[in-house]
Amino acid sequence: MEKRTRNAAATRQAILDSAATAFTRHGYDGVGVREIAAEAGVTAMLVNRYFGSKEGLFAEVVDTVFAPPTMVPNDPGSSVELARSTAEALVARTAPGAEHLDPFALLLRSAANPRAAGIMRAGIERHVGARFVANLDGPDANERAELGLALLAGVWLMRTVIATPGLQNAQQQQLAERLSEMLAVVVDP
Amino acid sequence: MEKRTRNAAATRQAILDSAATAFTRHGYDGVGVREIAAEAGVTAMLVNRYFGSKEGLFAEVVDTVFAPPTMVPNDPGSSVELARSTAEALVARTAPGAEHLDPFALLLRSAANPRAAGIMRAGIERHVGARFVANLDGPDANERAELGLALLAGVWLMRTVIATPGLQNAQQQQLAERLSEMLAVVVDP
DNA sequence: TCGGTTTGTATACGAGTGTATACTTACGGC
DNA sequence: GCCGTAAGTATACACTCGTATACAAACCGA
Repeated sequence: MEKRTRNAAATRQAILDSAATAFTRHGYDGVGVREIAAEAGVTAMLVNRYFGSKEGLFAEVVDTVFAPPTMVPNDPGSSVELARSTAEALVARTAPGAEHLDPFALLLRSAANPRAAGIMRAGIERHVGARFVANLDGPDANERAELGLALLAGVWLMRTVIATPGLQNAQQQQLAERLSEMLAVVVDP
Repeated sequence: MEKRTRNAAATRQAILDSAATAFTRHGYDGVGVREIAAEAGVTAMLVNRYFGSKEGLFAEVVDTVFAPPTMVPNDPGSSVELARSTAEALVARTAPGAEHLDPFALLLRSAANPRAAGIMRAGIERHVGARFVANLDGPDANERAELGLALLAGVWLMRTVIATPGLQNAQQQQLAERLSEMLAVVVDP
């Protein structure tokens, strides 16, 4: 229990950080505001003061989690390279022992709650869709981008949340290779 | 409120049916035992009498939902045909207005709860994995099967739960075609 | 130094959770 | 017809949840 100096901006950020990790790890319904607040070193009611409600806090978390370029490499180069590097990044980040602080985790673990799902749909549309599409040429870029995203989300689900043995024990390099082959179908038209 | 005749087997089944739809629609944490029991026309405590606990009930639901051959066609014929028919079936069943009573729904909407996820992992291993693998030739059948399953699950997530606009508005036939192309990578080695 | 505004806390409320205990009621074999 | 057993209900307990209300204290300009 540090002697917290009064600082609205810092406190707000602390709550936001705590919420991001908590929501990502346990899903929208999996954490309470008391838990989030305690991790930030404050009381539950400050959450409501700064974010209006739990839903308001979640919306802001979605914005911050989906905004950064975590899922799409910054300079993909060729489209084949885009598929390859994306596949490798995903495989590496979903390795058995790794800590998963991903947009995917937030997506999958909060999808059960309809209101949370709605908030996330808006966030995905705003951030990820546009970013991914920007790297694709050819017709139906939007549809193809989301198809690729769907593949990544599904693999994420199987490897980390469900921890299905086949994908869990697969050779990483071989898995990445096959994954990039599948991605190539939509990335390289 | 029908005058329910005393019948243990029928009541048990009614609870199981009610639970299957409820868990599928709202996820493990999204429904209470009172709700499930009411839909079956009984009291919450009968759930515990027949299934021990909410978790026990969920485990049995997982078994019944994942067991039938809903995701893999019965007689796939050639492997190309397997990819094509699987893709078309998924696309059709995830069409915007359709009612989604799928293993995928159960999977995704209950994945947030770690205990529920554990129960489902066991169910998937027992039922789906084996079934899907049986239709695949070549090396790494297990890994490839789960990779295909991951793609299906991801598309399911994007099209139904999140209702992402790109996949929501896509031409069904074109979408199925692209999906089966991606599936072919793992189905046809 | 004073006083108002901002930052934070304490307490409590009402609703909802899973389930344990104790009770009532209907059925089927004698 | 009787009665033990099985089927189902009622009540209550011990939580947890999100949040509204009321209060205390630190900061800062005057």
